[in-house]
Parts: sequence; structure tokens; C-alpha cells
Amino acid sequence: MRKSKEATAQTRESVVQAAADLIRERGLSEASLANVMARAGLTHGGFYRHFRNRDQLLAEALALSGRGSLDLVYDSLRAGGRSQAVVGYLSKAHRDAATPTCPLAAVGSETARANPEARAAATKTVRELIDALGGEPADAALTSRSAAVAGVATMVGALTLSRIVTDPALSDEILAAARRHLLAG
Amino acid sequence: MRKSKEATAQTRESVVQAAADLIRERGLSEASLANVMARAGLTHGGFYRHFRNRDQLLAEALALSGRGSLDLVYDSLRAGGRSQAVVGYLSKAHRDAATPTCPLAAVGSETARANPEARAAATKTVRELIDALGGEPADAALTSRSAAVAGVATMVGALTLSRIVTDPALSDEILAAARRHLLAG
DNA sequence: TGTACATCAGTGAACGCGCGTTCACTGATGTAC
DNA sequence: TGTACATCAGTGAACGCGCGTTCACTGATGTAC
Repeated sequence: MRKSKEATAQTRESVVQAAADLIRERGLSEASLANVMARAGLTHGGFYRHFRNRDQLLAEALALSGRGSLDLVYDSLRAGGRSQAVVGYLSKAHRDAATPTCPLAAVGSETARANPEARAAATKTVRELIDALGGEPADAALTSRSAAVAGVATMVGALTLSRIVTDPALSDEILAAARRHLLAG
Repeated sequence: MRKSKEATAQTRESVVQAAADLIRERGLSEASLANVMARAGLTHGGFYRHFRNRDQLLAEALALSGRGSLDLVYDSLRAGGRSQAVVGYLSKAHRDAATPTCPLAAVGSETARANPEARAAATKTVRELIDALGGEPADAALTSRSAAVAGVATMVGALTLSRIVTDPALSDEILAAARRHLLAG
């Protein structure tokens, strides 16, 4: 059953991708090794050929999800600037996606209690989101840096709340209010 | 072992309170019946004398946490107006509390995937937070209503992100930026 | 008001199940000659 | 380049454990007379 080096690397990647998707769909606690491995088309026993333990997988999966979410933000920025990035992130399509894009909104509160490696991966995502939306490094104009930080908080918070709320009208209103607020400022 | 009516009601309340605290400390998935009942000083077998099932407990616990968080917000508002409520919510003390206050920030992303009763309880908390910070009902000045909605999103998002991030300086910066943003607007 | 019985809050054992992790085994790949 | 052997990716069974839920049992409370 031994696989070639490339096949082995591909397997590993597909496991991380399966975990990343499953986490954003159903949360950190539902991403069990059996669920993740099954989604990658494998049995759970082979997991430890690739990873030290489950914590390592969660950290790598959160890093991958963060990169995926940032890639979409960069695409929006390139195509239509900051406003398109905001509108895309705070869209009904993003809110309702079967597999959500942003791990900060999908599993933010769980990540706050996750292992340090997972939190470090999420921290990197937060930093890059701030830089992407602010366009400035930390030493540039303080006001716009702090506006970018608050803006990321508003985006993550609004998307999370819009998914919690059972009333569709209120959910839409939350997204619209956050968009209006971020595009006006 | 039968208890008086008052004692029975007291037991039930203490179980919901234990669940509410445990949920905000360790998340929805860690609030197992055994953990909750032990925290309330009981064995797990008696649970079903008081509740239909675990979902009902989670919904009631989220409702209780929401009321607790709102009570603190109302206290702040009465004592020092909107700015004191914002500063209190976005304080390092709230971020670092062993038992956090706000269920939306503590378990927001998990609540989005929880049972409908739990989500309905959280929805009520969101609505009341918006009304408390906006001060207006839905039919008043549209701008201030939408500012209140975006403000709640900023507060919940900033507190959540400040707890995810492993870098204390960035964590402080997130809280400070959100405070500045909400007090300036 | 006092007694006899029914109710039921809480205990602790048990159920079937899914969890993370380990391990003996398999057979194809990689390596040494 | 061809052969012989070592490596190791993936399988599937097994481990001890905690989960939500059920249940027979206990004894104090509530109720009927």
C-alpha cells in the first residue's frame, strides 16, 4: 500500500483541506478525525502517518482556511477595491454558503479557546486582513490603521451575528448596516 | 429524597446558571450534562426531572447569559451613558474574565450552528443590545438605528478577535481601535 | 390536627455510541547492489 | 538495467473514556381522609 512521495504529499494536503472545510461547515468540535479522514476518502487509522495529533491538524486547517479567505479578499481588492471586498465579505452569499469562507466568522469563538498553534494561525489571518483592508503598515497614519482594525472587527462581528439570528429580516439588516457603515467611513 | 417545590425550583435555576457559566467559560460542546450537573452540585441522573433534553438546557442557559450581559449594559448606561457601556464591554477586564459576560462574544460562532431555540434566545439578546445602544426603536431615525446595529457588530467582533489573537499588543490594539471608533462616531 | 399513602427529586448503574490514539498487518515504492 | 530487500502509506480492529439518555431505587414532601 505504500504511495509515491508526490501521492503522499497530495494525501496530506487533501486531509488538511477536508479538515479546513469541515471546520468551517460544522465547527471545530465536529471535525473529528473519523469525519475528516472519511471526507478525504481515507480510513482514520492512517492519520498519524501525516500528523503528530489532532491539534496539529486543526492549526494547519485554520491556517489554510485563513489563506483561502484572504485570497478571496485580495481578488476583490484587485477587482474593485476596498468597497468590493467589504460588499463581498458581507454578502448574503457569504453568509449562506454551505461551506463558509472566513474561519474567523465561522469558528471565531471556538478558536479563542483552541490550542496556541491554532490561535497563532488565526492571528496571522487577523493581521493580514487588517493590512489588506487598511492598506497601511502599523507605522503609517494611526487613524487609518485603527479604522482598519475596527473595520475587520465590524465585518467578522456582523457576519457572525447575521448567522446566529433566526429572523431573516434582522439578519439582512445586520449585513446592510455593517456595509453602509464601512463604506461611508 | 423528594424536595419541596421551592427547593426544586431553586435546583432547576442553579442548573441553568451552572450551564450558562460553563458555556461562556468553555464553549457549548464542553458543557456536557455531567459537567453542568457536577458544577451545580448534583449527579447527572437527575437532569431529566427538570429538562426535556440537553438542547432545552442550552437554550435556557443562553437566554440567562444574555439577560445577565444586558443587565450589565443597562447598569453602565444608567451610570455613564453609551460611552461607559462601550468602554465596559470592550475592556481588558471583560476580555480576560475567567467567566466572560457576553454569550455572543463567548460562543457566537457555535450559536450560529446551535438548535433553533438557542438561536432564538441569542436573537433576543442581539435585538435588545441594538435597542439599548441605539436608544431608538426600529421606526426612528434610520441612520442611528443602522449605526447601533453596526456598533453591536463591532463590539462583538472586536471582543471575539481580541480573545483569539495570541499577541497581547494586537489584542489590546483591537479593543482600543473599536472603542475609539465607537466613541468618535 | 394526625395518619396513611402517593408523588417525585435526586442517586448511581447501565445502554449504545463516537471519540483520539495505538498497533499488527498489507503490499507498493524506494534503495542498495 | 535488473534483482532483493527495506521502508512506510494506508487498513481495520482494538484500547479506555466520556457522551446523552434511561431506569430501578430511595426517602422526604405533598395530599386525602
